[in-house]
Amino acid sequence: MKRRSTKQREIVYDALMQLYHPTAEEVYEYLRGAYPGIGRATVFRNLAVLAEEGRIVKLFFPDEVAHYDANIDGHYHFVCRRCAKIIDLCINKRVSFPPREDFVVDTQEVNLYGHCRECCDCVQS
Amino acid sequence: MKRRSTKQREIVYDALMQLYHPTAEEVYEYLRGAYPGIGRATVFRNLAVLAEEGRIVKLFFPDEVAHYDANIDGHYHFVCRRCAKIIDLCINKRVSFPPREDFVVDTQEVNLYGHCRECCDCVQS
DNA sequence: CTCTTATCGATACCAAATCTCAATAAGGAG
DNA sequence: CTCCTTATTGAGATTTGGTATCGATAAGAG
Repeated sequence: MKRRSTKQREIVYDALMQLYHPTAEEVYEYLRGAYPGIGRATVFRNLAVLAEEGRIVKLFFPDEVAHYDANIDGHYHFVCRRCAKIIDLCINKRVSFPPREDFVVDTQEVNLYGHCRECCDCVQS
Repeated sequence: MKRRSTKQREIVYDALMQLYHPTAEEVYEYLRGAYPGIGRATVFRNLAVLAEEGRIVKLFFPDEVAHYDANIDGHYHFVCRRCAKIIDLCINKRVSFPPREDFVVDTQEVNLYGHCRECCDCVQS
């Protein structure tokens, strides 16, 4: 199934560049201002497509809602347990890590994604 | 509000020790076998309580469903994008990291949790 | 034992995300 | 350019993980 380039897809991508770790719902609300005709499903669908293509990143935090990030450079995230604020942590610059000035960390979480042996063997991709 | 020790809470905790990164629903299904009277909400509530108490850990991955882990020692997770399998990565033992024998990693994700400056200032905890 | 109230179980409810489907439009072929 | 295939869209229904409500139950302090 060959992918087509659509106006809606680029609109969604552009919106993501203007917002800071928004949820799909936030992207939808943001876009409804400039493009009242856009559909909810379209926003959700295109965020999924963009993430699949690697143009954006889908993030998961304890608030049970997916967030999206147009910044695909490797970087870490800090999440405040109380106000749910998400802060980017640049790992390229030499900052103290964790940078205790801005927040206090109680837990760290490291997840790796990829393909396990069984799935590598049966799917060549 | 002082917490009470209940049979159901310990049953939920014991179930978690028998299962590998289960979802709340899986814990519920597992327990219904041995305890047909147990309620769905009770399982969800107790998983939340146990996580809040730090006896278990709540995990978030791209499948949009919360998983729970009775292993609270610091360890990382690998998640297969295709079959959604979750594999524990022990960081205490000296394994090659990432251990390419078992899977191929395409993305790493690091999240820190805690309290931001504003929330530290207004809540003393 | 008595009393307070945290917890329980059933069920209603909520919200994020997906699915359905007829209408639209991207983009290759001619 | 026009024609044709079909990926994509938008509206709305549906699914589903999780939470709120509420009367009944039971933990545990006195």
